[in-house]
Amino acid sequence: MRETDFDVQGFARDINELLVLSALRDEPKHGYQIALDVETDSNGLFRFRHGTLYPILHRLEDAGLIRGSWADEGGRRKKVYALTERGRRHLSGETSRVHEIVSRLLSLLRHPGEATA
Amino acid sequence: MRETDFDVQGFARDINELLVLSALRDEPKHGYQIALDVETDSNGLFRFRHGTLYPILHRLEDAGLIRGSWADEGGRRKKVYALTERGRRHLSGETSRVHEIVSRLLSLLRHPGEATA
DNA sequence: TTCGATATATAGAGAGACGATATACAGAGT
DNA sequence: ACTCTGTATATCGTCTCTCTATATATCGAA
Repeated sequence: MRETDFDVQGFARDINELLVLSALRDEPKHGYQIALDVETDSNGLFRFRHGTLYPILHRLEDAGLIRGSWADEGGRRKKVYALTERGRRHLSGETSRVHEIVSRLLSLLRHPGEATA
Repeated sequence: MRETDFDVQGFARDINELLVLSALRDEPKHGYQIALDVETDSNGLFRFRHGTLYPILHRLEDAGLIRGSWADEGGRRKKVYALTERGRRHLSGETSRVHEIVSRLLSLLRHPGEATA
């Protein structure tokens, strides 16, 4: 009985996407604010370069996990993103999945040879 | 006071490297055996395609974390890799680092807005 | 008026996993 | 004898994703 295996590349991508989604959990924000908040809240551990952030935002919007709407605030245009219901479920489900995977990973790294299933 | 930030891409790479190193913790193995063991021990969650495995092995050898030596066993040539002292330290240190990072990540994903430092 | 912060966006470079392909030997089945 | 599967190592091209650089534009402060 083989379970679905782990996608290493997708994992890195997922981490970034989840950081964005979680930043939007409590309130809608525009991209720049998301980057600022993630950096502040993680004490600089996690951060987004804008060349990384905006493609992620567009990807998440295309996937229907967030919804963006343009706002004009003092002549400065902002695209404010809100978490959709689907995005909220995704965040919750994927967070659990990440937790599960890293638990198994760390258990394997520390006790090789013992099946982690 | 800014700490060094997290390299998302490097994280995925590190996971694969650590899986290889941990497979070698108890005894030297050749590449094919490492792939088999990692897959078995993780119940199929983590696995290596050979197009992924061999470059990693060469990379780790270049970095001095493992040392390979050719062995001839019944006409079948195998390259047996052993963990170096440096590799052992790396495995131990990086495992702690991964643990630290995923703890902070999960804490952030579950409770956004609270500094995790 | 120049600099830095705010704000969004894309194109090009680089890194690394993955699938395909190649080589080669052993053992089992037909 | 032949073929297929498993063992065993290796590389190349493609794909995907991050990252750097660049571009555009507004605002406030020095």
